[in-house]
Amino acid sequence: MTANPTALKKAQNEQSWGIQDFADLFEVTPRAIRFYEDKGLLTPSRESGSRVFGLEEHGRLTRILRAKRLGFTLDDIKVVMDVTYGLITDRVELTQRRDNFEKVIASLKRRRKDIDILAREMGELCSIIDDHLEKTADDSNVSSLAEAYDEVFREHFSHEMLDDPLFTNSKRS
Amino acid sequence: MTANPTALKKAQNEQSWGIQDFADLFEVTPRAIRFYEDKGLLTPSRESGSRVFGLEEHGRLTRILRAKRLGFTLDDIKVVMDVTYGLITDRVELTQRRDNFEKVIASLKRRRKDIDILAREMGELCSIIDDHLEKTADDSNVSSLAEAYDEVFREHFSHEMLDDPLFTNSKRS
DNA sequence: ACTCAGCTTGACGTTAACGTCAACGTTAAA
DNA sequence: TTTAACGTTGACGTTAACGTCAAGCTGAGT
Repeated sequence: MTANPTALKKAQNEQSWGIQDFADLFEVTPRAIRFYEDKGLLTPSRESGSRVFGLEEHGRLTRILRAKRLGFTLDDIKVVMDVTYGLITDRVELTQRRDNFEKVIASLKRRRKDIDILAREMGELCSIIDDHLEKTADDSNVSSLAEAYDEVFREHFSHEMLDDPLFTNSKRS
Repeated sequence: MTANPTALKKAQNEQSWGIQDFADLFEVTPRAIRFYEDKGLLTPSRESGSRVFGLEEHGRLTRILRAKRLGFTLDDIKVVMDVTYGLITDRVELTQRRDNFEKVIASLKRRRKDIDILAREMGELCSIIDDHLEKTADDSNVSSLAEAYDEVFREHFSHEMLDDPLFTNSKRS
């Protein structure tokens, strides 16, 4: 046996894509992908000039797009990726970023509440619309939509105000 | 009793704010608030030229900012608000928008999964950082961070790939 | 009468995340 | 060899959501 312990699986048989296929895979444009590379978020290998994307880059782009969907900027994402891929060695910097990450995690949990509330509100809105569409199945415009909305959101409103610390601030002249 | 059935509570004693106080209340700038008004998302009353914001506008801005936090554009928000406040009367338009709202609700639920995954990943990242900071409490840089990350994300990776429909698409020449 | 705080309406500047060209190189098939 | 498909690097354009002035009104206090 020729000496080849812990052989790197960097072999040929790993999946890989050209930029167009890779872009199609995630429903983004090649331009966007090049842009992410410029920002240092992707580092595809090259074959005679052309970019070649493998599983590693697939994983990265998956995470990039997930974070983007949640409203993070590419700079935000880079702050995380640089740590993830070991580009940050300074202990102080590392500690600061970890603290930041914990704040992000906290804000993510708040975001979940936002989602719950918005999803519920939009569900109610759909119901109200359905009611309205049913009542006025012919073409008489008897019931004003505004009334129904008003009821629902008034109720809402008091809910929100109760646990809203803002509400003890300032009044007006 | 003077005739006054179902009296409107449009009275004086409702809370109200000037633009600066109102902005402070939500930690945004007066400019942003004027911008939202230009876009038709807020319609404060006026007192000798100056804007006056009441409970109604408070509720609206609450919802505007919540939607913004979730990545919706102001135009997106207006599409919902216009329905909510009865500005859309056309049945066809109304039906289309309701269908759209249901898609939004569905995508909100997908967003929750994004949050769960990202929060978990960032939690793991924090743990890894802590481990690293502990091991190298002096200043010897024995363990490479990259190794630890690699393990965690490789695992991840296979998880994701399993339920990823994308993964049966295209290969490469 | 003057000043000042707080508001108003333009109007132009800025940033992020690409879109959209133009001009050019490379490989494989006809 | 020519063409076609696919890639490359600039470089400039675009949109959303404001920021940042400038110039002017307005009502309360001195």
